Amino acid sequence: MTKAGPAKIPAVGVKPAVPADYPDAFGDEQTVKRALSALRRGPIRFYRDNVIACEGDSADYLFLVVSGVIRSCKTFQNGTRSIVAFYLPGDLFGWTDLKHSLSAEAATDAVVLLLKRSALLSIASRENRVASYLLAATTNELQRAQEHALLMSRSAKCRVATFLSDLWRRLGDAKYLDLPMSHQDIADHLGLTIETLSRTITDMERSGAVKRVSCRRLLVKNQASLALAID
Amino acid sequence: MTKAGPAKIPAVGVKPAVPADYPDAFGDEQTVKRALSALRRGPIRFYRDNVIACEGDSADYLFLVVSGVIRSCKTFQNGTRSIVAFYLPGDLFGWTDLKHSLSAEAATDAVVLLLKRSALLSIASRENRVASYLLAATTNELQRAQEHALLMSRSAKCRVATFLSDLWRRLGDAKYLDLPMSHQDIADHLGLTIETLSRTITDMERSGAVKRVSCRRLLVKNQASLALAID
DNA sequence: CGTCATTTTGATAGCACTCAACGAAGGTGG
DNA sequence: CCACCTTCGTTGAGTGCTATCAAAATGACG
Repeated sequence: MTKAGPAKIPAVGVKPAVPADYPDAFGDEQTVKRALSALRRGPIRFYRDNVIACEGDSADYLFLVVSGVIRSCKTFQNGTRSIVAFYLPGDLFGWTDLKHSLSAEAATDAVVLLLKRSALLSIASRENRVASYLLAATTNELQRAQEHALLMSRSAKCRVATFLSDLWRRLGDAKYLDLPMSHQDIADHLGLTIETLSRTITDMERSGAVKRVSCRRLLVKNQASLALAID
Repeated sequence: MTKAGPAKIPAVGVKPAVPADYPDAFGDEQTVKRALSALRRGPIRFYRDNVIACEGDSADYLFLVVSGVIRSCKTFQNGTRSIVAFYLPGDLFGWTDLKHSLSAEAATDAVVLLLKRSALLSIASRENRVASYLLAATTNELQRAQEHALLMSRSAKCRVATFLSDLWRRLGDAKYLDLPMSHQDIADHLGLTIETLSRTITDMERSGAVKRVSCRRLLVKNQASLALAID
């Protein structure tokens, strides 16, 4: 169904999933890298829309995104889908008790490293740095989840502006903001319809905050007016 | 301003903040208890609406709720307030990097134990059980936050039904569901107005799912129809 | 019993959803 | 290379859910 891109596997680069200024995860990240590489499985390539982990699966592995974008989502009985988070290269995710409460799917063609949970926890029990790193990573994701929950009770304009702004930063403040995922995915992440998302972007374009270069590429013309829509 | 209840301090009971079936936090909880009691400060009594920690404060302490209900919230520039979570007795909260990103306030008169973060992490680095417990606690809270984010993109009816159902369970499935916090707090937690909250409960009463015994006390008449509103 | 905070109910408005159609982009096959 | 098709995104018209504004009812407390 989905067409594949070139199938070359990029080198595994472990970007820290926590802010560099975090005190405990700090110091010898090499230790963590070595520990991780001892128990990794993969890298595994997934094509767009492939399911990486299914809601209800036992959570034997954690996932480290190497390239592409992964969405963590849930589909309800009535067919509605919500995307809780997008994970970008360097992000570690899959924290849960026993079973995954959410599905993980490739939002773009992607490469993912699987890390055996039990082995990781076992290493963590011997290596303080690993334990600190894991705690910092979960804390970091907790904070993201809380901020996202906060976002969901705000206006469509604020949600879109915040999302675009965050994504732009996460992608490294490039000249253009290239959206790696579909509008449908973004809408499902923000609890909006694609129509509302599209209209909101149109409004932002009219107000001069951004400009559509193409469908998936935005030019952030005025970061201030983007930020203005936030809060 | 707020009237105080009787000022007796209950005995410190550490109820596990994670499901009992979690494999790693398991085993010797006594170890954790002893470790915690070695670095605790308090218990401290707060009256309703007292601020326990302020957004932006350095996160030197974690908090363990002994009694009462704590709300973790953020107030926006326009005066809107959102409550990310309520913490009940036994809950451990305050996970964040460096600074609190949310305020913690007493939603009712409450007693809280303060645990020095650095000391706790230091103990965790020597005691695997403590480290596992902390990781399990954050993972557990992460899952709650994600579920709450999911909830926020659903209808008012679903949000209220889910909240009442969850709270009922968390409070121990008593005969009556006594709401410990104000409707305003609940509304701010669910991203609704108090009017919509009230109307939604009225609808649920009309459909026979619950009955108002008094303002703050509900009788869950039909758990099935409550659950029906969910999803 | 009066005052104040809180909750409930009513009327109206607005934002986001739904349904529908059009337009753009990319892939496929003739 | 072009016609066709399919998917995705954009725009428009109308509806519905939830917010807002206003006021009455309930309850707590002195």
